[in-house]
Amino acid sequence: MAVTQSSGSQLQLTGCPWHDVNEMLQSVGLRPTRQRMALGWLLFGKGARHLTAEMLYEEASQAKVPVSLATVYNTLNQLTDAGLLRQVSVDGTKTYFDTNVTAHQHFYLESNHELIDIPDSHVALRSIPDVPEGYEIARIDMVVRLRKKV
Amino acid sequence: MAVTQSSGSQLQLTGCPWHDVNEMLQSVGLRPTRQRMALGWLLFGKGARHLTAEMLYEEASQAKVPVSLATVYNTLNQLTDAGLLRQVSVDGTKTYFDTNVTAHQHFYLESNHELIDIPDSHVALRSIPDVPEGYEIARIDMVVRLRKKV
DNA sequence: TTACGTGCAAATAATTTGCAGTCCC
DNA sequence: GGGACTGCAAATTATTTGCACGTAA
Repeated sequence: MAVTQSSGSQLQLTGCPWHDVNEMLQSVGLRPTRQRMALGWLLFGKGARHLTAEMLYEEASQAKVPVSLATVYNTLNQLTDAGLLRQVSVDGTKTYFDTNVTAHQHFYLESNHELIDIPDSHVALRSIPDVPEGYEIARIDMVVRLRKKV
Repeated sequence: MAVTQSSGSQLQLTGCPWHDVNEMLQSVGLRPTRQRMALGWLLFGKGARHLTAEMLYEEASQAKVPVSLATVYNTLNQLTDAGLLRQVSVDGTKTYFDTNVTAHQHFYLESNHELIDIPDSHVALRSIPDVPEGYEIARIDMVVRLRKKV
């Protein structure tokens, strides 16, 4: 839903993961519960990431964080609604969540189902398409599908 | 899978729907059964279309064509594998099938979940992104998400 | 005839939801 | 203390599959 820039990304980050995630949650009106803190840590603690709910659940389990898959889904959706995450759908089945909410596009490696950010400058359009009467562009999603060269 | 141009689109079309669909099926090695003929007719009989399995099933039912939803799915997948259809995933849930298999991009009307072709020429990229070593571009999927202007 | 196709119902897969118990403010 | 949050299991939704029967070549 949220297309505007995340308010979360306008917070000052201190570099302290605990503090940052706490702020981030507060800023969008979510209580900093144990599982949300842990998930936030995993999500935002190490740079831009592309994760499915299943992957994050897996990570949390390995990190000994007690959290249910349902809560992972709920949390990801809440963060997405709050504009802290962006959903990327690439092949109909799995839904990826991207911690980078700024305008950017993706490579998709068909061989191993991996998403990679495309360096920014490279993907400007030559011309803006004519938008039908009464509509405006909410967002442009572009996925460059890559396959292994033979 | 199939990224190359459909062999089906290289057939000479006679304008006779029955003949054309028949040819199309034969050309990819599918038996022209009653339900495949009917579905092909619905799909290709009236220009470029964007349909979900459910929508096509609905149309078939209304056209009094006896066909099961499973067969609709199977047929759509077979035609996609054969390169006669292209899959477009736009919001993670529903999968659309596009009868236009040439390179082109889409508008997506968020308000009513409708897909529309973007007129060709408008969406060239200013520069090709640097593709990672060992990979090549299989396809570029672009969806321009539109919302109603306020 | 015989392999391919079809319908149905059951199986999956991904995700959401209802509800009783738990935790933050 | 009370509403927000969590976990679990059951419910949904979209799609696939197994298998007995039907049909095109």
